[in-house]
Amino acid sequence: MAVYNTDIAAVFEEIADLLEIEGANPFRIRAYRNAARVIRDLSREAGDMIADGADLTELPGIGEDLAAKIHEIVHSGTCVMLRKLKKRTPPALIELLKLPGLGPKKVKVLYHELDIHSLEQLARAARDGRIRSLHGFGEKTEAKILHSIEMQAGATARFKLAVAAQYGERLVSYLKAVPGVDHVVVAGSFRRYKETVGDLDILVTANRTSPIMDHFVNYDEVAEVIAKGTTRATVRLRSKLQVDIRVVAKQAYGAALHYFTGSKSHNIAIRKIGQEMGLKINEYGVFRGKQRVAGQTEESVYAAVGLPYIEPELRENRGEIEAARAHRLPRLVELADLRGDLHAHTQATDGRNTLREMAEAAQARGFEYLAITEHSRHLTVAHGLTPQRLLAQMDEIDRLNAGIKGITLLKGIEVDILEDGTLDLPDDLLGRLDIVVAAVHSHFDLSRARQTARILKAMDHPHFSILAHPTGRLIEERAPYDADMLRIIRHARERGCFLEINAHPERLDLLDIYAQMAKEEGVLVAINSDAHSANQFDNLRFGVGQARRGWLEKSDVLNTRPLKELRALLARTL
DNA sequence: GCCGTTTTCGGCCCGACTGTTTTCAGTCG
Repeated sequence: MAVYNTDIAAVFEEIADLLEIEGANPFRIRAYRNAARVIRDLSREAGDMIADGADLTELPGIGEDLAAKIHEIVHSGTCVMLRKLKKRTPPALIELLKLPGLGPKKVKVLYHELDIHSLEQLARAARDGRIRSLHGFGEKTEAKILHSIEMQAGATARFKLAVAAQYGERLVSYLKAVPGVDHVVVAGSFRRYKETVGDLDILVTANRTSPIMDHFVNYDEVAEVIAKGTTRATVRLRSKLQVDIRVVAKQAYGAALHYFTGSKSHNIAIRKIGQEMGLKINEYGVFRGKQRVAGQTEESVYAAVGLPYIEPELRENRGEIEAARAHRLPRLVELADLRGDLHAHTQATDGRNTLREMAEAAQARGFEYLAITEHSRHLTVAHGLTPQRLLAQMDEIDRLNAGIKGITLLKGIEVDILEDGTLDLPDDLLGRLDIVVAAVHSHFDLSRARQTARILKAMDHPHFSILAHPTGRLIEERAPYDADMLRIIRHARERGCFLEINAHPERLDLLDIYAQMAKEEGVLVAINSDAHSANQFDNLRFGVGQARRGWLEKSDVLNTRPLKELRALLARTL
């Protein structure tokens, strides 16, 4: 049984949860959580690193002890320490810890005083009024617990970035209209373009007399006010999306934006550096003693600790601070760098718009080229193209190209990679196209070895251009199929082909860590919309965000190239 | 449990809000 980084991280998280309930040293607990995050964010499997003889203690936050535990988990799937912990403390208590309002101290009291170790028992005790009599608890706490349990029953998972964007942008324009308000910006994981966000963190600068907080809690989408103070408030919208707002003075804007953007581990690392320099960094500024030395802008915060500005998408404490210090930060790709889109559909298959409408929409965005890549015949649900229908579309593209100025349509296909690794259309036909985007749309459950071999074989096809949505995952809905991404990326380099970041909000695939891996291995990535209608080119911003999270620069992205260069790259003559 | 231009012990980021207290602990972000 292979043990993946997510498995190792899960073991460490569980250890941290149980230690927390036991009341262990908080810094020890933090060490486990930190290790879980470091392992989860690795671009290589720890198991492979061990097989290669790598020294895991070179990873940040991993010392002798944790390295040994990683070895143990890789070999056995678990570790002795976790088993012992589970014997002492019922793992079901972790469920209670996840309830908002319940932390380790309260869970411990509930367990020891009332012998509660399940959500069900907790709900019953709350209904019976047995909780309010415990020391440190009261009626409100009891009611809150019951409420939390009920909320969790109908809980929504994290929100996809594009969905959160809709709620966030509407709320921002509402808040901007409030008197006395200056800046309104959505910070948090949203600003870092994380593929999903747990809540929205909105930062506002306003003068003291602004009625911002009252306006905020009276926003018509607000279903529940969870907390409300003078500088901070939390609400839940009808969509169940939680929104935090924080109001600061103008001179603290940069410090607050930095603080509120996170990530948490990035902020901790920055504050540590400040601390070593005798500075205190909080959301109000950077201070030496009582004196504010920076904080008006984010740049000033970084400058105070001797660093250049770090883009939000990089702030995950995955090496960006070290890179900043060494002046090796990437100059991240921007939406405006894209010269075209290499993956789009029309009415001919499962798209909504005509060829001409798609071309005109792309042209209106200033694109130099657009590849039309319909599904192939195997994907019957999408009315995939047969060779005859593809030939007809190729003729139509020729006619359109002759009559339209300023944009070039490329003849392409999103061809199915069949179970045996062959492509779903005849070779000679594929050879007549400008671009062949290939994708796995079936047999997701093959073994790792077979799935990897299937994709590698497809890449061996002489006309293969781009591997579309390379891991096949759908965010929060379908796990990636099991395949060896490092081998696939290295094979792409050998074969002169490319990988896609599919910008569709449900995909965002490649994932950031694999985009970074592709960059490190020297494989260009295409940022494609996979548009099924003319307005879906808007989604490219999310693909660019994912690319930026993967440290990609303009030069790492295939479709930043002018058409002539693109054609040469596709033809493998460059 | 990790880590080190105050190195092998003693630190480890920082502040707001809530509820239960009667001056503050717990929780959260």
